[in-house]
Amino acid sequence: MRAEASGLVRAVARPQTAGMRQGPDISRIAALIGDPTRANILSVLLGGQALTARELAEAAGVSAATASDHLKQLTEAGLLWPRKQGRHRFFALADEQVAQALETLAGLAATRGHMRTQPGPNDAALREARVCYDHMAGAAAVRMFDSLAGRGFLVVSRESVGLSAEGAGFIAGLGIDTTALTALRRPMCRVCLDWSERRSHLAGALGAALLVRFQAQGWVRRVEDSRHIRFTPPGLRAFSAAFG
Amino acid sequence: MRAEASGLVRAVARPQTAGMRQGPDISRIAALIGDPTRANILSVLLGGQALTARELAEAAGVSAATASDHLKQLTEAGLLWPRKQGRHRFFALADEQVAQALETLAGLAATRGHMRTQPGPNDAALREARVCYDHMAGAAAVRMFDSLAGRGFLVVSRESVGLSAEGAGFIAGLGIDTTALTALRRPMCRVCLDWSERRSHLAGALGAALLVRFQAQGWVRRVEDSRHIRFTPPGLRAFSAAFG
DNA sequence: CCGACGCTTCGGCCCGCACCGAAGCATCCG
DNA sequence: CGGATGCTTCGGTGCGGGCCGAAGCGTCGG
Repeated sequence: MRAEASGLVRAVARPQTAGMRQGPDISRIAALIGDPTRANILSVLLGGQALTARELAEAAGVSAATASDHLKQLTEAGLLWPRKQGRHRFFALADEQVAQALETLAGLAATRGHMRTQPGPNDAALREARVCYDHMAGAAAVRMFDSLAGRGFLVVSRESVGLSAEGAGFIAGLGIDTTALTALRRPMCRVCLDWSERRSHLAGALGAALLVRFQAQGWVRRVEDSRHIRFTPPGLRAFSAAFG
Repeated sequence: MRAEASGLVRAVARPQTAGMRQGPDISRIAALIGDPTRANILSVLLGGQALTARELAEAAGVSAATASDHLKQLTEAGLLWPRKQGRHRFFALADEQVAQALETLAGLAATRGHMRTQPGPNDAALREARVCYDHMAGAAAVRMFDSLAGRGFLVVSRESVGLSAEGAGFIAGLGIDTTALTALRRPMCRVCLDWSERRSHLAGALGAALLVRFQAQGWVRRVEDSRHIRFTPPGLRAFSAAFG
């Protein structure tokens, strides 16, 4: 092969990848989540509760000083929302987007086989029903989503979800004030990717309202210090009847 | 009493928080993405192209040794999909889920502050059509591959590609004896990664037979002392009709 | 067969940062 | 008002890991 042709091939083969100093910086956020202690803190907060610095320190297994340092970093990065109350300081995830990113990473880790522990009975319970920030996740949540979508109550497009008129009526029948939900600043319906089921479940204001309603009616109960959601026997029957 | 670095030991020491230590390990994946060099590599690969280790090293601004180390880690974690071809080794994102996670993180980072972007490709003469070993490469070859795959003539899995029954009929209609190809020792269909397009095109016995057929029918002509392939005007029309 | 090229491995350097104890603020309580 | 409690800040320490040059394979080209 001649020199010219060879050189031309090389020129083609070399992509111009220099000068990439713009765009979202994923490494800063990912590095924050990448520390095991901070990841534990975020995982605990994924349960949706606001916890104090000391509680998070104990949950993560580090000293108060170390936890405080981590919480400062996470807060300054905009991942946490601190609320000072008396001499306590409560921390929660900043918003739903943070929770969604964490769930997405969890899904990615799950399919690559990066698990913290061997799958056991507790893990199976987590897969069935758990809290994802402020709404329900797991197999039951996916069943609910599919049921709502299958009956036309949810209008699912590629990336967005909306509540149909019939859906609004159905939700109202469950005892949820849908007009009040529209008054909130957050979107009514959002999809969240379930890490265990690898399918969509319902998030947003409606997803949160449903979980609150389920708890208020005694359909479900949250397990202490865990993301587990346990169905009561009558609650499971009612849930299955509503979303079977 | 200094706490052990292992999260597992800590979980044992504080059983009250054991419930949190289940599910996927977010921190492993996030820590991988959290390194700026690795994040740059992943961001470049988010463009969809498969790039060599050297190209990724240049893009990330590190030595080949450093890039190789990072690529090894990302590959072992299941985030990248390496393809050995000749003395090159091409890396691409493992699957769509990885891309989705990166996009989610990018979105999170964007709403929190920091920005960055990635560059566009480069244009050259040989991009349209050229010889790759014994088959055709370039944009035209990629169009042909996509056309065959889109009509179900080629059954494409991740690492292998096969000719469907309908595909065999279509190929026979082009004047190629498919039964003779199966008698050859070399595999009928193989995927080859396109230099310029960074996407798959058809190699193997069928890829070679197609190029021979195109030349025999006067659709294309090879340029002397070059890898360039020039379409004749009627040849281009016929090719577009067959694989448009 | 030899040289060029692409990539990986190896050894060593060194910076970053997670971690802690103790001290420093803030807040609530008796 | 002390004294207890919750949280943060401050030095200091140690480890992990990112980085490179050089050497070690494998592949391609002549």
